[in-house]
Amino acid sequence: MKKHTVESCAKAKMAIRDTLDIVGGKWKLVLISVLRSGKKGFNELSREAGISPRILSKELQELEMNGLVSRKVCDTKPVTVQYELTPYSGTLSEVLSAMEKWGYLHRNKIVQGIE
Amino acid sequence: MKKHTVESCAKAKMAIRDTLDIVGGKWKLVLISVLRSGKKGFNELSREAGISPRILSKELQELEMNGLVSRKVCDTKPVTVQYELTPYSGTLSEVLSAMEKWGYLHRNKIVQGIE
DNA sequence: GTTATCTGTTACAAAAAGGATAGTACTTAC
DNA sequence: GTAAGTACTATCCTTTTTGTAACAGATAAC
Repeated sequence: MKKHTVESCAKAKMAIRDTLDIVGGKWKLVLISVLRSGKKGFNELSREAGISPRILSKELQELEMNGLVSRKVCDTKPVTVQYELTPYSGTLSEVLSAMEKWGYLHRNKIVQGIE
Repeated sequence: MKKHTVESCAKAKMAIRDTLDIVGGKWKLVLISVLRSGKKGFNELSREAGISPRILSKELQELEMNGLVSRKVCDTKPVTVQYELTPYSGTLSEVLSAMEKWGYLHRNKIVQGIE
């Protein structure tokens, strides 16, 4: 277990805010989670994540800007674009798996509370 | 490493959304992080987190509703209230530490990119 | 009684986020 | 040339979130 002093707490606060600045919001982590099953096209992502094109476009730009997702234009019949996780995005895997685990845990807690 | 099939991905997506529903947003995780250094009063929290009373009140209610924070009214001269993390909030420690770690990591990456 | 502290709430405003719908540009298929 | 598929963008609007400022109730100090 870690000690929680006033100073370490201020640092922790800042670090958490930094993280939220990059992957906070409704979609970023969901998109990354979806992309973990492999590279995907724009419409494909839109369908799988259930996100409108406008928002998707904005979110992908931000993710790309922060080096978490790469965008590759393919020279196909109708031009397609492949979005893919970057190696750097792998540094988020602990965050993702912790949140997934907690999501399961909490849902189970809620469900059991109802039954 | 975990496999990422289409089905496991849908589950993961849902779990992450569940988590975001509870601790998403600008303040929840920051408040929990601040409270890790011990129980605190309302104004104290407001100052330390840099959050206005209106928002703080709302956030604390939601955290309490979800069993992450407990509220105890103390019979002091001016009535004071102690907010404290519940044992259940401990289940979030992995999420918190993962996000803290990533915040540090990413900040270092950015800083080095500038220098 | 005025001021101060603590815990909030209320009213108002501003900003950010998100969503719906349609349209652009390009190409292929019919 | 019409439709369909890809990848967006533009416009408009609603909802959510956040912030500011002031105020209220209770108690104590001066």
